[in-house]
Amino acid sequence: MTKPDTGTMAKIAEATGFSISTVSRALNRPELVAEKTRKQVLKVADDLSFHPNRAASGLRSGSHRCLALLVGDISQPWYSMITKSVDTVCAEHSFALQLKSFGHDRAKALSYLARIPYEGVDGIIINTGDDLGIPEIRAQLARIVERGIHVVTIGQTIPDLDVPTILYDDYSGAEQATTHLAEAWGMPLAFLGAIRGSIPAEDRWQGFRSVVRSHGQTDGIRIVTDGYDYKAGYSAMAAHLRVGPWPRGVLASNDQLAVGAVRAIKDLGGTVGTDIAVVGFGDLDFAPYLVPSLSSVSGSVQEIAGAATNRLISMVKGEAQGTAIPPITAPRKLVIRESSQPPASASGERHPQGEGAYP
Amino acid sequence: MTKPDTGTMAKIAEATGFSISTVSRALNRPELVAEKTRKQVLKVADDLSFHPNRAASGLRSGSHRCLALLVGDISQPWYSMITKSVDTVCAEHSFALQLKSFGHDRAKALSYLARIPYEGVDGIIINTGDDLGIPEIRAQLARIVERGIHVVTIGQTIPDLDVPTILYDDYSGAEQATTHLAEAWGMPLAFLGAIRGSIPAEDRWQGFRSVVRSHGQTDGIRIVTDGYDYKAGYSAMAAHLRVGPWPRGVLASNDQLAVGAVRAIKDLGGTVGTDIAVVGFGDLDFAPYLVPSLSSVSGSVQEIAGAATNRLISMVKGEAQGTAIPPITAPRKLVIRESSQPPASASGERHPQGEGAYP
DNA sequence: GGGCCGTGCGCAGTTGGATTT
DNA sequence: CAAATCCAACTGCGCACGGCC
Repeated sequence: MTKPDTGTMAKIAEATGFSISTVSRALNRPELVAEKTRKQVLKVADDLSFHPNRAASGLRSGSHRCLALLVGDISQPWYSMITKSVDTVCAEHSFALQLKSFGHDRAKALSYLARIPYEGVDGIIINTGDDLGIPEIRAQLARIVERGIHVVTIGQTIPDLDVPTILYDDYSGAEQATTHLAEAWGMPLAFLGAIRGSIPAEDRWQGFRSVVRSHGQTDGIRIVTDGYDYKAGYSAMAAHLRVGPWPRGVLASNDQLAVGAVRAIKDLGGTVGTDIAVVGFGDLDFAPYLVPSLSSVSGSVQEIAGAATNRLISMVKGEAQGTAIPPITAPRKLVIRESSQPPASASGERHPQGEGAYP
Repeated sequence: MTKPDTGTMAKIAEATGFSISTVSRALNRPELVAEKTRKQVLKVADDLSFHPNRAASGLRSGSHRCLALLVGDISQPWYSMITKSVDTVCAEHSFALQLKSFGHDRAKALSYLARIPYEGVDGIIINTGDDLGIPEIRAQLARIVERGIHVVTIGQTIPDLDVPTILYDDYSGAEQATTHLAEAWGMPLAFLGAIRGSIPAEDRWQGFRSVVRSHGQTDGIRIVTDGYDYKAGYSAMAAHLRVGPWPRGVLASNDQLAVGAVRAIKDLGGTVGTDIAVVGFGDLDFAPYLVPSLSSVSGSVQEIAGAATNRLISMVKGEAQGTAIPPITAPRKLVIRESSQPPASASGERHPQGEGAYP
């Protein structure tokens, strides 16, 4: 119950003696109002610490100055970093931000999407590894776009739906990491990632595989995890090490999996950075501080979150259309740290300390 | 621009032949409408996949079924976990959630709070370590409460403002951890935490100090960090180790600081778990998987986030008042892992593996 | 007769009281 | 009279129109 006298335009009108509509114009379209009245209105508005009621103004104008962000799981570091950047840009443009985290649960995602048209939201940013191409999701998204709500995706395009997208060049990132592992550590190499269904993980796998193939092996080992977190990395890696051939190096499709893998290797008698290498993806804040510090494929979160948010806001404001925009692709760059430091015997043309080491 | 024909009540009215108000009542207050008409309305509503427009319904009724969550920094694991739980509970009650992350920037927090009354939000959950007791914040909060917007805080009470609060028993948690360190590792002990201004950190420091004092030392070492992240923990710990006396054990006021400290100790020639112990606070997901696995003071995030959110929602619905409620306090429990495993020489009554170890 | 301002309606619902059966 | 329904006012704001000097 947002109770009383919330400093409305009516109050300003009463206080100044002007009509409500004049107050409205003074605030929104200053050029239509006499300089003098405008100043007067602005002063009273300030005294009453007036801000327009979003619900009311949105009802009439259609724009609520509010975006929604749909993420796979806000508790995962990657999504929380994206969220921070999105929130920052929103605040700069005085847009509010609604958060919807669906915990990689398709039903929950669908339920969120179904409600979007009635939530008073001008646009939505979608960021998840889960496949958005399945028919139910596509249908909901189409409905949303049709209702005039703008959509931007981060990390994957949506087939048959013309929506701006910001991508990482994960294929190249995986290539860099795999080349590094192949040259410094040799074969065989393993890829640790979630089951099919994660789009970026699939790109990373493809990049990994292409390099492994070019080094003679057919495919490389694919270790399938049941999820994206530390535990999943630990379990899958440990299970593999108990029965399968030990790889010389492991490329994990995110840093949490990498951390779990490092621990599993240690528990089963291996030493990461000495007899086996591990490289993660994402280069989370903790990577330089782990023991051993974690090599990882980095990429600017701010860059892609900022690009997505700015794009969406300009679409909402009508400054840009969403039609036929080629996806923006942000670069990935390998950061080598202790967990994959080339062993003394191998090629030694690299600096011993990769950039991004602790200060 | 939420464009066209968004399945409105008017459409349902037209389709069924009833008036708009009857449709409204059929949806919101079924007991006032004939069973038959209700079913008819519900059916058409379903066919049109109707959901009420939040902005419009909130305008008149005052309740927008939307909460706001204000957190210190969404990119920190603790806050992102809280956010996930809050989001989950909101979804269960079909409340929307607005996120405001102020990056521990007081000005940004104030700006967010100033806008709250106009954002179409029924209530707000505040969770931050930053001090909410300063006059500017208090004034804004008072204004918010006065406007009929409900407030719940997590982690600290607000002086002179009667607002429900959910707390952790951090004092006890720090006592448990410090007792463990004192008994198994001996003196001196150090506390690693941010400068004064963080309320929970202050509680933890007090709990730490009381135990250290009871063990004869005056106060224990306080190592002050410049922030809450890995880097801050690393820098402060390294700086201290270079000049100060080496403690036998370190209690960090969160897990990120602990991770940074562990790395700093290693870089300066120490071995955590052998000649120095480290205990963190929060028991983040990664704690069992680190090398060494990290001892930490745990606490259920779901419990406190759920309690806060449910409480706020019941207040919004008018089912509960916010007056004179004693703070709910959730327990803290120490989980001992490798980073503070008692050295072989010391007391050996504990199981070698603390609970919460990897599976 | 062109800046400046007020009137009235609409947005999509909610709600109290009047009206019907 | 009670149950079921409808009318009209109302929420805060934006915009098209028209009136006034």
